[in-house]
Amino acid sequence: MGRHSCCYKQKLRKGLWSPEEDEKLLGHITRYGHGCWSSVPKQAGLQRCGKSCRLRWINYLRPDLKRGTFSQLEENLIIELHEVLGNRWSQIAAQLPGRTDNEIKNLWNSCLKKKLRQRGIDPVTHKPLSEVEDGEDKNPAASRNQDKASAVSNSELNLLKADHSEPLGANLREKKSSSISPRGNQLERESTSSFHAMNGNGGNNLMAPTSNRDLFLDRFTAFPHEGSTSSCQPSGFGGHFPLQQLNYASNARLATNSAPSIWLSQNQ
DNA sequence: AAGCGTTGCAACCGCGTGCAG
DNA sequence: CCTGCACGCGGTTGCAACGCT
Repeated sequence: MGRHSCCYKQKLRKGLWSPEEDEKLLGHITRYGHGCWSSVPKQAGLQRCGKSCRLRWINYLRPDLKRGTFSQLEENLIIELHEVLGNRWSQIAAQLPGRTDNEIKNLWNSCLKKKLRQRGIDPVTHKPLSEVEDGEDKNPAASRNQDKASAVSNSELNLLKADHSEPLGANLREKKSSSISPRGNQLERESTSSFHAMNGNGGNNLMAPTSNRDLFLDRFTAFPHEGSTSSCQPSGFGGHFPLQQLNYASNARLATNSAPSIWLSQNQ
């Protein structure tokens, strides 16, 4: 492993950020904004590359970050969005105010994947594991996911909007000792999910080449979601996914034996 | 108490994309 | 059109904390 290409010339620090570095970066961006990231470290007096500064800001220092454990509602939403979007973490993060793509990705890899498997759901296809094992997905281009678009309900998003009102950017350095460790009791999380018995039957959402899903994705990605990690602006919810617009895809698919329903029932 | 395996988070890496020159 | 730069994204790694024996 080498340094970033942008770091070859100087001897730049790597690894964990010290509180002093955090302070410098936070102070600089608070005062001047980040502007061009490559010039931030110099201006802020940091021995880091711009890329590293950007990442630190986005994933840790941004004042609009929520931090803390993911609520059941958020987890449900991530699962649903993943079913639709696959590993497009930044787009998933755009629907979860105050959460970063990195955070969501970590949650998925460390926690949600496991949960789904325990519930007999393949985390890649979101189909029942038995089905995936049996057929090894005989129908990879299945368009069953075509209407997953409507799987994420507005009510869920609205709940999240409300959820976003919790204090942001609590003392960052307390993080390790305080809150977000998923080793903590997820059981005590609220179970107020608005999870709905829908979602069809999983479907190989990741592979379907030309389907309504693509149409959905096109639409999805066309929306300017300022919640994306690229923004240093505090994110409101204005740019989040207007899911109601996706109902074009909804139809008889709302079968009840869907993976998410299984997930929900076991979760309760 | 110590050792060791596991878990989860923070950060890094490399690639793709967009854009200005 | 080509090139170089900056940014954004997803995958992966490193390491500290935790849990078990």
